[in-house]
Amino acid sequence: MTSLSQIENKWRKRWEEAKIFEADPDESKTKCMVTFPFSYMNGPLHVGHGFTATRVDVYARYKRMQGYNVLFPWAWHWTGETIAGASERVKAGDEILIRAFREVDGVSEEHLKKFVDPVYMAKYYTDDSRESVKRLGYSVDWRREFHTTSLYPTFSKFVEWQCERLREKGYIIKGTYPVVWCPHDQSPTGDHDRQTGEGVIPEEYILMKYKMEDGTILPSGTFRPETIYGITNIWINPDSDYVKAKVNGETWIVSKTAAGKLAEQQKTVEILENFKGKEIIGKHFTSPLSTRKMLVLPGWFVSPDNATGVVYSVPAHAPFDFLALRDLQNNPELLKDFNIDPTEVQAIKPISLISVEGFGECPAVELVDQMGVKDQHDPKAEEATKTLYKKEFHGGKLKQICEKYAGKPVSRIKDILIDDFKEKGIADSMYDLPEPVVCRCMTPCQVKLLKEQWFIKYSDPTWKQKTKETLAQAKIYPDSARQWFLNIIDWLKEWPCARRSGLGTALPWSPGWIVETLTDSTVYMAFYTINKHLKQYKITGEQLPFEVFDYIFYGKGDIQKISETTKIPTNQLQEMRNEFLYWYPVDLRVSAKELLPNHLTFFLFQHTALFPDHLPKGVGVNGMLSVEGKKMSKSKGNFVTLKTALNEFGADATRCALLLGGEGMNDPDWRRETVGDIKTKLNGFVSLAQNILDKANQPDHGHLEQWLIGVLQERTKIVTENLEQLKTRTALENALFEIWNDFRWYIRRKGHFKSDTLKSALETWLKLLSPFAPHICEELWSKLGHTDFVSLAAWPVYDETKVNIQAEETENLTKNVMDDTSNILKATKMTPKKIYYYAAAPWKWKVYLTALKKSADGNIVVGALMKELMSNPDLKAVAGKVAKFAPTLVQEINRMPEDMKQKQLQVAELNETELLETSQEFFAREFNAKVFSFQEDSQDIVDPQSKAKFAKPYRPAIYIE
RNA sequence: GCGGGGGUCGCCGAGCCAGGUCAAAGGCGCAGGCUUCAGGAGCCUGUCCCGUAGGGGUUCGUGGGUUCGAAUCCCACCCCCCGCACCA
Repeated sequence: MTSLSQIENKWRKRWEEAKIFEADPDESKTKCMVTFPFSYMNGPLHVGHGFTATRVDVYARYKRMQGYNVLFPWAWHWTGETIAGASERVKAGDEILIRAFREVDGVSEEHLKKFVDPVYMAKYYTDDSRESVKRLGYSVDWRREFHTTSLYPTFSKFVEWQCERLREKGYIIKGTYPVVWCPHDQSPTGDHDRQTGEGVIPEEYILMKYKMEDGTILPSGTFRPETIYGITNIWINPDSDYVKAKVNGETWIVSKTAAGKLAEQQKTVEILENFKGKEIIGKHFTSPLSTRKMLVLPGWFVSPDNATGVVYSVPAHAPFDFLALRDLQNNPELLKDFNIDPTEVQAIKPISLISVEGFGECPAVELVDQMGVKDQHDPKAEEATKTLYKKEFHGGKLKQICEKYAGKPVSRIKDILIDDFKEKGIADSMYDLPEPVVCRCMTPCQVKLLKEQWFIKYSDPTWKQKTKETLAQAKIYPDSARQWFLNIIDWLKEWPCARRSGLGTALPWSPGWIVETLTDSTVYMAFYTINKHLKQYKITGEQLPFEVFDYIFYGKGDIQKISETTKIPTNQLQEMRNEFLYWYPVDLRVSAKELLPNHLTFFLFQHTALFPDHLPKGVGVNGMLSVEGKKMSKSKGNFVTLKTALNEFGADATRCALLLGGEGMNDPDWRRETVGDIKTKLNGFVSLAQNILDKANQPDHGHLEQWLIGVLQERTKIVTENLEQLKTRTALENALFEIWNDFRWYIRRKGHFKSDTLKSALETWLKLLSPFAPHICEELWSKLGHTDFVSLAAWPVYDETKVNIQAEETENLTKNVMDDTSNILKATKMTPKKIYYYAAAPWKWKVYLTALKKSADGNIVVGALMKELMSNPDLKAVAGKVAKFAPTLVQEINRMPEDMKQKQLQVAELNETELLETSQEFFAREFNAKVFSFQEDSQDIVDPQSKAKFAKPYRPAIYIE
């Protein structure tokens, strides 16, 4: 007996030999290009990759069977710093990492030694993963395979072309950008590289330049620059270290730590003097917007590590400022050390500048009272600050005192105001971290302004708008992800698209920069269309100047000239152009939802910019696969590679288990035990099919055969509709379990396997199941005597004429009668000797159908119904009975769903009597009892307990003894 | 905090948008039975509680509301997952 794994190997080999997944342009067929985002080769593919990729493959196989010319290409991502970093760590002897390679990925010592070379590592995992992809039976055209980075020169050229064209369109710009920076590593510290401070991002403080009498500037950091109109004083922490420094040519006083930060932010900083804060307390200064003299006061709450360590006070609108001021006014002795005249402090009054609904002159004062905040050390002070900030920002309007900004809402005027102030030279800005960040190397991080950084301008409003149009014309599976895309498109800002280190393609115009990983993975699907030729004709990277790509993708340029300069024959150029035009755009791209906010959205943006005539047609998003209920991770020990899964369960079981895990954006879960169960189930399917193959040889075309063929039509419809929506789980559930149940019922009713209708039904079943479990379907298909592949068989088409509602309703009735009978037996705990069934009398059917018809125009009312019934002379003859019977139907029918009514109306009067008679044998077999059936009002009725009168259409009466 | 997706009878999950076919599909697991027995598999029954006649009771994160009627609609709250940027 052949084992499942032998079967899988056999068919994989046959597919490969027959090259059935190699797709070339064919004008007679509609094309369909499906893609899976290439995965990063710093480790083996795992079952999470398998989940998404299997969905792609199922769709590909389904479409192929529908007669589409399907292209499913594959590639590998090597770009970035992670592989290089891992390689470094192997070199450094990182035990944790090495153990993960050894134990989780199953890398042998011999290979592991060579992992000090990042390229070796990438190649190793690529080979390893390719094996898994093939074993899973994915219907990939391998002729188009490649990997990224400069190590694949033709692809590298493509990326250069992509960047160059983006830059021409003005979508790549140079700029400076604040990053969280580790001074030790001399590199940006991303979230995952942090010891503490995850999620912390640099915030921009506006520095308002207040002037002391000697011209020295006190740059005071704030998020609320409009409050400059309400300043009353400045706070300095008397005990902290401050410096006087030349900053960009001006003399500033800032905290000592702030001086260090400013130096990293594109400012020249030269320290002139060190001193404690108390030395400048008591001095006077002026606001650049007025001549009023104000005091520098002691504020112990001021942190020298936050922005400049210089804080200006707006007691009318900032609870902390009000509290600190009140403390000083109430405790004049605090001022003793500073040589300040207490009366001058007493005279300070809050200055109101924002009006906000629900508050009077000084919201901060009122709120502090309302909330009962005691002093500046009260934790409620922080809460009050936040509350007021929100209220004033969203609902506040500037008052008369704010001069030309008066009357404007705070939320709308803020950015304008900042620009104005900066332009006038009275404001500057700096970045700082709202919370401390410490790098993995234990070094505290700070903000650095990176200059000469290259960005993709995803912030561009026109580009955003066009990308939204791209999104609008694309199908999104599930459609609920659409809103998320829209939000991300709005939210996206400039994206740094080049890095200094790692593997990748050099930025063509700026040596020393390498194209970043999320940038070389946005439009590469276009490269699939031509890579077949590049390989076949051994075209090198040198032969691919930008003009070649311009010709292939845009049809631009003179083909003769290009051919001359590149030595690529014109026919080859022409072929590539045709191939691109044939396959593009991408019809479907699927990824897990974690990639939606970056990769998938970039994919839409860049196609919008570079391939506006070939916009993506479909994007699928699915959940994240967890393992045994937890997020998969190497360190948690629940990392399952595809190789492991394949070794244990084989391809078909792995595929089915993954798909049955979930669909939509729900997160499926991989449980070893469940996968095993599914493998068992598939074995069961094979033996059931084998049974049919062995026994189903007699022609038989009765009522039950019509029923089976009919329900298979419905299953076909459901599976097809769901696959169309990429609802792979529901589709598989129907293709496997529901159809199985149909077969079960049929075989049960027949009591044997002999009918050859089973064989033709099995044929349909195999087709519907083959996208999911292609190997076993292929095997059984051949056992049915086919010499072709089920993978290429024509997908079943729903045929309405084969649907037999009469047969369906009959079988439904049979099931109902059975259920009712068992229910009675269960309740009475009796063992039946004789069972009597009584079909409803013809006049009841008339009443029932009349009521049903009437309910088509809305709910029926008893009175109206009766009236109509009595107009029928037949019914009028039994008026008494009708009057009793009809009302019992009203509620039942009113609640019936529309499609059920429709079906029953279509069937009209079901011949229950005949059905019960022909099924007597079946019921007798099922219940192991003698079965009799009668019509309610027949002459020879045997009805010992007078049960017959309870009969209703679709609900025969029952008596059991 | 913001944005997206969720919370259903042991487990996985359908149903919810368009309220009554809903004690709520299907699968798995479990229990009993039948077949078979080389192993596996197949088939049937049961699986919230009660019930000697096809019935009744209590359920769909929590608390309210709308309705003749709510798993489904509205409001509030709680919990889980994903993303929040120089990182693949």
